[in-house]
Amino acid sequence: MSLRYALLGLLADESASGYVLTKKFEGSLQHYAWHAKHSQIYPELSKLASDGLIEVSEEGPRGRRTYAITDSGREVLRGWMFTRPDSGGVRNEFVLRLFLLATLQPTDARTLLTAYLQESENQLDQMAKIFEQAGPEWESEPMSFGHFAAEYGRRSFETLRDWARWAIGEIDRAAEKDGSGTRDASQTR
Amino acid sequence: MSLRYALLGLLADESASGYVLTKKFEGSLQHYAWHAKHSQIYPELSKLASDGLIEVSEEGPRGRRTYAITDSGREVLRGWMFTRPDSGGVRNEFVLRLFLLATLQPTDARTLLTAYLQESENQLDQMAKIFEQAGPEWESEPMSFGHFAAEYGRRSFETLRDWARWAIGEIDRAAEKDGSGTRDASQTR
DNA sequence: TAGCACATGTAATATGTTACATGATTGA
DNA sequence: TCAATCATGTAACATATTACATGTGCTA
Repeated sequence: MSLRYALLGLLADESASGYVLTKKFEGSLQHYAWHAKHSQIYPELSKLASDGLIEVSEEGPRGRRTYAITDSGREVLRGWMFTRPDSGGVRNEFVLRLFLLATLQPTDARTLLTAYLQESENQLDQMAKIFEQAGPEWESEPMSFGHFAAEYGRRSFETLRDWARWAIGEIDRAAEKDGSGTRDASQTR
Repeated sequence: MSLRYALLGLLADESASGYVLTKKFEGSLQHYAWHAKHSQIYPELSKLASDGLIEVSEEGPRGRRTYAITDSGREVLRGWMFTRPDSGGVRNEFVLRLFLLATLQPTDARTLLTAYLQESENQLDQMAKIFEQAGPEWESEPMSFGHFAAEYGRRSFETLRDWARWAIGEIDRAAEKDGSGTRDASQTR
């Protein structure tokens, strides 16, 4: 049911075609929030339109239909935003993997954590570029669409990076204590 | 497809019945990683068993079947852990809502952010209790199952709390600048 | 003019939710 | 003994993925 509100929310920010919305779901920011394929998006747009929450605002070449949110749609979106999110529905494969790290041998866990650390650093570099480009715009319009989300994303990656460093430290600390070959084996990687 | 590995991972930590696994998916830590209902869990356990990745290790009263992971299952789990997670599949309703905050009026956004701030502080209090209870155990066995996950959860809530404070500040800063009634209206809440 | 990106649609399959269904054990 | 919790199963429905399908407009 959230796909409906995800689409409504994106259209509340700016009008777009199904194609453009599909691209947004593939793009970097939407990566952390929601995801859908075009085969799901197009039928849902039809439903939203027949419910009067969005409407075709422009027809372009190649059969392109640009949708805009209606007043009624904006109201429905606002209503949903003020309902209590049911936090019971999280499904995050990456976090699942973090949970399951503890089922691995310490050397294996350390290898993976090192990869995650590297990955989070790469992502932070990427984010830095986004902030550099959008910075001036976000300075003048502080509540613009991407800004809040990007800042949340940046902080989340920092958290992941710091946590990975801490976890690696924990593994090394444990290895030092028991004095087995684990530490040496893991540190040669 | 991840449910399979979620179950395998939980069983790698300790043997459990379908009922116990269902409870784990409803529990606090699993809230942030994965979620499933018993109607999905029982059939998947049957499949895992017929694939030889888990086996019934004990039969108890009321038809209880406790499953244990097999060597083969442990291998499959490890293999999955080392595959690259496809980060394209995130679906997190809460983060979606954070994204869509910017579609609201500043006063509405501020109201919601204040609620999120409160919620994150409550969650951190809860986490503090978990750490208090499990602390001694985690001190002696640093890589135990819940520890890594709990620490990640704690840090994530801190990040949310700090981000919410920052976002509220941004809204207030914008309101001060334009000098309209927005600030007063929002600050009376 | 050929290849690529734009642009949409739908059918078959897989995954996940809600609702219906049944029965056993335990503790008040 | 009765209510709650333990314990599992499955059918109907909703949601999401993969694969198949078709055609347009731009640009090199």
